[in-house]
Amino acid sequence: MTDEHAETPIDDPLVAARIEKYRAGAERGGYPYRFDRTDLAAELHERYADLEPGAETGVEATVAGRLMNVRDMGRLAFGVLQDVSGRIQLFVSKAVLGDEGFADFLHLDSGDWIGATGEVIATRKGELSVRVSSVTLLAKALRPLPDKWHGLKDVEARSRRRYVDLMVNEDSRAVALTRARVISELRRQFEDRGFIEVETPVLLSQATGATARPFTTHHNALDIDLSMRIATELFLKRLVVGGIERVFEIGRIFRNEGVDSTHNPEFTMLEAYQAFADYTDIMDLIEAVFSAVAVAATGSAALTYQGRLLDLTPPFRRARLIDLVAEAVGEDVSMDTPIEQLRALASRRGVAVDASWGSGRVLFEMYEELVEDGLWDPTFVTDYPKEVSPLARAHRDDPELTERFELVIAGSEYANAFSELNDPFDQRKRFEAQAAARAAGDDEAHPVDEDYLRALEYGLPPTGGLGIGVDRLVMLVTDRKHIREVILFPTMRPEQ
RNA sequence: GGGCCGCUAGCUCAACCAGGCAGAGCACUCGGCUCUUAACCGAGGUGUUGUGGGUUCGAUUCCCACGCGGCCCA
Repeated sequence: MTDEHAETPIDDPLVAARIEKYRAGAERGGYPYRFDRTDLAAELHERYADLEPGAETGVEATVAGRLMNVRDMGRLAFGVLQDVSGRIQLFVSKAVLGDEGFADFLHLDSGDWIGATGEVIATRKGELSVRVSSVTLLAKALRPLPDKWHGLKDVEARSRRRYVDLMVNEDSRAVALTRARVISELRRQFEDRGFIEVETPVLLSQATGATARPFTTHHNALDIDLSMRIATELFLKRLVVGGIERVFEIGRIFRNEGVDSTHNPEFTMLEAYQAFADYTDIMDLIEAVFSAVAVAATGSAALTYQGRLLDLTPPFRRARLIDLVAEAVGEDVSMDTPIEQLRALASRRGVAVDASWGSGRVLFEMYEELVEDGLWDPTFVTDYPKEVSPLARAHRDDPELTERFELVIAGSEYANAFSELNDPFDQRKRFEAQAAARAAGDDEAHPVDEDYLRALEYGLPPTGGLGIGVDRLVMLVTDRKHIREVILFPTMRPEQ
């Protein structure tokens, strides 16, 4: 065949036959550049829900979509047309279309994009249909659809060829649409509260604001190495310094780390900062936002996740991290517990501790190892040790702790928030402690951000801030247990 | 990074354990059928068995390496 189609697998007889039809169509006048549709499938189903079997409406409709299936009865055929809203049956009869028109319809292949016009009717069996009087082939599908019953199941193929997954697996379409609803609702929740949406840089000379390894790249014209952001935190707080008192960003974050059921190297985070608020205000805010998102996505704040009831109706449980650890180990612990005693307790419970860690880090690790997995109902885990919270403000009642919380649902973290550290002197000390950890070999410790310190020196008002993992939130409301199911094109090694 | 598992027709899967002509359903082609809903009935061809090597008279099957993916662990 010609070089023009060298990349298509014309050795495959299924494809070769379709290419022939494609060329015949091209020679017969080509394919349209646009098409006027009057109705979506779902709109017709809604409007004519009560049509009696055999009823004729006298109303003409023009629909368009992908032809998914044809059932040929001889002088009558039924087609299934799928558009973005759903499916509608095409009632195709030789009596209406004539011999040639009917033959042309049967000449179509499943997968083709078509437009069809005709009267809206209900068949004798009661199926709402368009009784087709004219058909237009809008675009030819050269490749066959997967099995009409089993669809495309292979996880790798579904991820790599999401377009095929979307056309044949209704679940995948539903997740994609729900994700859009979640993000839309998140945006609405924050906008309605007066938050201003901004965009901050992805390319940075130094990635800060979280404990993570960045991707690095190079800017040729400037001849400088750049990192991709691992958080938006410090830029958003600079904007609060600048006077944007309520600010948020929904943006892609990049972390150069492994891929597993809850981690993709690029993922979506929402961060928001509210001047004059503390972390208890942020808890109230998160409760309202999470329940609203659940309702927007599923119709109810009470969900089923992985077969188990999960109620996101406020208020959520609030529990101090230290109290949860004490409960788990069966004895009182606090920041005053001697470090040797904490280490002994940790190792007795199988929690590995590093000699360089202080009490705060040991308690934090014990929480992560012994407590977090077991928290099913939404829980604000509060008052994290200062040692593991370099950007959170010291707790007003205990200088060894911070006013920080994480929201844990079904054993995983969904949000991280604090009363923001706004004291430039304290912030510098925290950065220096991080720098020391970095020097000691912790390459995920935060670097010192001098410009951020300079911003704090102009004055950050008392501020509450939060970060929400959007992908995980979508997983929660769509009942998916793998992040790749909620990311349309998850990160994968190249094929071949 | 480690362990285990998978990769066979366009899709969903057999055959592999114990080596002997690579199969089924859907899709596709042809024929039949004016009310189907995964339509049905009859007939027909599906192929670099992920890639490369080894053992063997003979490899989808056994062995090795590699690639891609999955699950679990770190």
